[in-house]
Amino acid sequence: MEPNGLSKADQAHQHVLEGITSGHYQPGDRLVLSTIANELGMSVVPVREAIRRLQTDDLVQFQRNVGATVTGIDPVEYRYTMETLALTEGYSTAQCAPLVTNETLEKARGINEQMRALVAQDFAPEKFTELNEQFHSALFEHHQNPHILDLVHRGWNRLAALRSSTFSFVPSRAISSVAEHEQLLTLIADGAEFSVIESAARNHRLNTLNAYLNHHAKSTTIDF
Amino acid sequence: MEPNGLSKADQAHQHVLEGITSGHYQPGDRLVLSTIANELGMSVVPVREAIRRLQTDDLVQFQRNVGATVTGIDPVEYRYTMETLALTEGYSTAQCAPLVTNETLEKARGINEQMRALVAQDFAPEKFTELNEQFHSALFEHHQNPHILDLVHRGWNRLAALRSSTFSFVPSRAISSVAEHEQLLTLIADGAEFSVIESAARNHRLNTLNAYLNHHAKSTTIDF
DNA sequence: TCTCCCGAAATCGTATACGATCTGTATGAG
DNA sequence: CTCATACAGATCGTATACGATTTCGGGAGA
Repeated sequence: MEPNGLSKADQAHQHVLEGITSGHYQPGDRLVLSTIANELGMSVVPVREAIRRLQTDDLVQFQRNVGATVTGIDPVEYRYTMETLALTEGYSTAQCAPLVTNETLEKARGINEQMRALVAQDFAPEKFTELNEQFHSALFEHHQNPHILDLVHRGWNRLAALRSSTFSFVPSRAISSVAEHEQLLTLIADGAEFSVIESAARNHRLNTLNAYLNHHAKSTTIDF
Repeated sequence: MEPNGLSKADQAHQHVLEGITSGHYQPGDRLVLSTIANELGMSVVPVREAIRRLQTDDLVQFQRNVGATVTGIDPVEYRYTMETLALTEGYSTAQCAPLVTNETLEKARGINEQMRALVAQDFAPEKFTELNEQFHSALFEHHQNPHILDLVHRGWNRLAALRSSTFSFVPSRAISSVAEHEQLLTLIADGAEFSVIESAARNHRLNTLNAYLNHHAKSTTIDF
C-alpha cells in the first residue's frame, strides 16, 4: 500500500553492497541466496536480482549452479581498478575544477590537514583512507558528466570491497599523498588548465598504485 | 542434463542486447517481460533478470511497476556517452599503441581507405559507422586493462542503441574523421608519446561530438 | 589402505501463481 | 461540455514450488 520508493530488490542490493563495502562480508565469503533472503525477511528472488546487479559491477563473482562469492583480493584486479579510477577520477577532477568554490576549497584543505595530522601522530590506515575519499569527494560536489561520476563511485566501491587500502601496506605513501593533495588544491585555486589538473589528479592515483606495486615486487606471496 | 553453458537468463540477455544494437528494438520501444518470454519460450524470470542487467548498462530505462523501454535518443545522454567514450577510448588507444604490429596497422589503414572511398562515392551512414567501429577495434586487438576495454565496449553498445550515428546528421564530419584516423595511425606508427596519442584519440571522438552539438545548436549551449 | 562410484545435502535455475500498481477509459456529477 | 472518479486491463513484484546441478562424504571392491 505504501510504495516506499524502494523495492525489495533494491533493499537487498543496498544491504549487500553495504555489507561488502563495510567489510561485514569479507572477500571470498560466500553469498548464499536463501541465507540473505531470510536475513532480510524476503524470498530469494529479489536477492538473486541484487546479486546479479553486483556482479556487473564486479563486486561479486558468480559461478553457475554454485553461487556467489565476494570478489577477492587479486593484485592484478587491484591494478586494473586503480588504473581505471585514475582515468575517471582524473578527468572528473579536471572537469569540476572550474566550478569549485572557495568554500569547497577550504573544506578540502581542512580534510587534508586532518590527514596530515593523522600521519604525524597516530596513523590509522582505515581512517586515512576514509578521509582520502572525503577529500576527493568534496571536489566533485558540483555537476558534471554523471556517467563518469558513476564510474568513479564504482571504482571506490570496488576498492572498498577489496579492502586493499594501499596505506596499510605502504604507510610512507601517505606522506606523499598529502603533499600531492595540497599541490592539487593549488592548481585548482589558480585556475590551471584542464590538462594540467587532469594529469596531476591522474598521476596522484597512479603514484599510489605504483607504491603498492613496488612494495609487492619483492614479497611474492600476498595473503591477508 | 544441459551443460549448455548458457543459462536462459544469458540467452535472454544476449537476445535483447542483440535486438537493441541491431535496431530491431527501436529507442522508446517497450520491452514487455511476458512478450519476450513467450518469444523465447521461457518464463518471465530470466527475462526480468536480463532486462535489469541491461539497465545497469543504461541500455534500457526502467520504471517501477510500469516496465522497461529502450533508452531513447536524448542529446544530453548522447553527450555524456560520447564524452565517456572519448575518455576511455582515448586512453585505451594510447595504451595499446606500443603493442600494435605493422600488420595491424596495415589492416586499420585498409579499413580507413574503405571509409574514404565510401565518403567519396555513395555515402551510407550505417556502413560508415560500422567501419568506424572496426577501425578502432583493430587498434585494441592486444591485451590491456580489461576494465577499461569493457567500458569502451559499453560505450559502443550504447551508441549503437541510441542509433545516433552523428554521420547521419553531419555528413561533413565523415571527411574530417577519415583524416583524423590517418593522423592517428601516423602517430602510432611513429611511436609517439602516450599523452600525444591519448590526446589525439580523445579529441577525435570529441570532435565528432562537437560536430553533432554545433549542428543541433538550438538547445542549450554546451561548452568544453 | 586406496580408489572409484553412488547417493544425499546444499544450492541454484526456472516455472507458476497471485497480489500490487499503474494506465487508460468510461461514467456520472457539476 | 469538463472534470473527477471508479473500474478494468495490462504489467510488474514477489512468494512458493520443484527440477537441475554441484559438492562432498561414505561404502564397496580391488
